[in-house]
Amino acid sequence: MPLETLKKRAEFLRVRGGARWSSPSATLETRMRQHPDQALAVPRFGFTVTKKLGGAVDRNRIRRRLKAAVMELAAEHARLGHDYVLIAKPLALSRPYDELKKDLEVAFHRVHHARPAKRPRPPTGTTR
RNA sequence: CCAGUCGGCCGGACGGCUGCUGGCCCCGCCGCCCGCAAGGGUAAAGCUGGGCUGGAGGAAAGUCCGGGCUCCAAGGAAGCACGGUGGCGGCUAACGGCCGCCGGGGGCAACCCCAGGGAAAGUGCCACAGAAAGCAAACCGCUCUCAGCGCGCAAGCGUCGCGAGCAAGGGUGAAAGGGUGCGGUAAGAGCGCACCGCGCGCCUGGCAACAGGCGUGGCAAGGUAAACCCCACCGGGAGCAAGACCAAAUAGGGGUGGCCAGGCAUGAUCGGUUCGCCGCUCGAUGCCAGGUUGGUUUCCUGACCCGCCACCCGGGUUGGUUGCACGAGGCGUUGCGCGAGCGGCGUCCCAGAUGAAUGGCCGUCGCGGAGGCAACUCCAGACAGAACCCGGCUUACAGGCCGACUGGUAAA
Repeated sequence: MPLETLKKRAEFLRVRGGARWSSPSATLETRMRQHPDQALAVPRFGFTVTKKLGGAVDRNRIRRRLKAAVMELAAEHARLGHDYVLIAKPLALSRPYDELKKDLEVAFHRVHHARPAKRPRPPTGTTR
């Protein structure tokens, strides 16, 4: 199954308001989809690789490595109805692939369990 | 073999597991058609499974020139302004590119470099230094006449001053008004002569830039045009987020019409006719129906605003399709040309994403460096990522390959 990706700036901005956790390779953010009937939708991912990290060649490679790792991990760790955004760090280019995956596994775990402890937020996406 | 010059090329290879994307195809489901049925057919979009095949660069980069293509503007033009180009000839769709040649400069040479039109059209500028930087001028000087003084028997010599002549030497400068030499002179000076340079004229060669020769002038004409400027040639503007099309839903905009006065029957006119009738138009008679919609204004007719309905038009947003992959195309071969290139023939179809695919991980080998006799071990692997396409330029680049030529050295 092809990876569903975020395509609009507004979608990225919305996820920025959710839970986040930083690993050495990248920062992971997540937030539930807005409408209740999307609670069982397949998770979607967005990748942010800023120009600060290098030229087009390096940034392409970083994005592809992160994407490959996510595709391996998504089935087990990503939750339905969630959107995820990965913000790459410089280490994402040079870190051994196994460690990169471990970073993301930890990030998935932390970002799911940190949520209730943070500032109160409605458990499901509501429009209030 | 060493040193060097020029041109061309490559930019790791193979394999395994697992993905993305374009194209083509197959099986099945759903749909539609045929059929009583079994089954068959079809296929726009979609779903599941599968197969085959294509998928980053020499610079994809910088976005500096030139084109194609699209829209806009306009008179298919010309001019002005502005910008660009600048030896000559050629190549090209075009160019500020390329090729050949000319001129100047550099190198022993192969070869390299040049923004290389005009300074007697005009204007400006030429710092500092220097007397003087454009019109010729004279600081130290050089020469001569005369007068004074000193020395000397005298010829004369020295010195100072006035006047006249000169620009060789010194000095300043990036540059001081042709250079070198000889003659000449009081000293000098193109004043004269020779050679070189320069200007002008003619002749010869060349398409031309230009070169060579002859004659002549007698030096008159400094530099700067990446200073203004003059001359010649070129250029309309904006760009694929150009432009074209489709589909939705919501809100809103514009226009037109309506929110009533007519309808039916009989009759007549004209046209058609299958002679049954049908259609058009007209007024007469009869029958049926009716007096409008919120606000403002007005005595009323009416006017204006709003509302509702129908149709049409245009714009915005979102999504999709197209533009968009057959082209000044690649490869091979052949003819012409010194060459850039041009032509013929054969053959191939070769990335098309759009939060943006062309990958991720691993192994083996090869290349380069270091260590080691070796097996081997450890490092390193550049510059850099298509976005409408093409021709160039410029810039970046680890490492490597091929060819031609030059100067040495050695051997034959």
